[in-house]
Amino acid sequence: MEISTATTAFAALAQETRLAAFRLLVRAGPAGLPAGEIARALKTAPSTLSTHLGLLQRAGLVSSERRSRQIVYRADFAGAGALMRFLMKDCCKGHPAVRAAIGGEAA
Amino acid sequence: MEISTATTAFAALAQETRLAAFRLLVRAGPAGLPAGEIARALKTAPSTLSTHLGLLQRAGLVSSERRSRQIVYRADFAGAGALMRFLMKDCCKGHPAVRAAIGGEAA
DNA sequence: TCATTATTTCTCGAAATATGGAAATATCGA
DNA sequence: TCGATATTTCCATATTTCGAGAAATAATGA
Repeated sequence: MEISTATTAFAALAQETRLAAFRLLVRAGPAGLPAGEIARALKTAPSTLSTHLGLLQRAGLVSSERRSRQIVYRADFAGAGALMRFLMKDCCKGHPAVRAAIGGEAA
Repeated sequence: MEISTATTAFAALAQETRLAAFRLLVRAGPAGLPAGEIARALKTAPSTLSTHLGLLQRAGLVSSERRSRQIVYRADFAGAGALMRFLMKDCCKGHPAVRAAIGGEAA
């Protein structure tokens, strides 16, 4: 993964509405949610949310599919996983205590 | 974790120099690295890097400790782990394939 | 106390980003 | 084709962030 790809993805998550949208889609699972439902859940203007979802999509964190009049968004779990692995690359070699801290206790 | 705490952390990682610095510290492990060495490795002006390290620290991703004239920075592995768990909270219930995509194969 | 080294804080113009209304586009049912 | 619904694109304004020079702060050794 290129570092610019990663910063783009982190920037996508660095905004409350977008982060909330992504987490909502993570909880929704593979079924996803239509844009309008996300906008209602987050109490955001449709145009604003559309901009945010587009940015998340270009960042490789969500995907979309038209389903009749609605456009259903889904979390891109592979993309999110690749991002986290990039962040922690070469971590913890010979430091089991560090690995424990990452997988760690409290949420 | 508060959502604003998470967006602050993601914003900290959403910039090439800061992301590179954090990843360098991840690779350095618990021993950490002094600010000047990081600046040299990343070919960045000390003042610029200091600003970046301060932001990473306020975001809970690195910690610092003065060691004589130098200030040694370390990755905060617990903080990074908490961030990743927050992002994926309530993910993948009953979807083992999704969990596999996150923990997944290629880096 | 003074000089040196290491790092941080201050500052500000340039560049990037956020927001939401209005208008455009796409889909559907009648 | 027309009207209604769902979403996106366009646009202007307001806000935030970036980078690095200059000055300030901290620690050391003579």
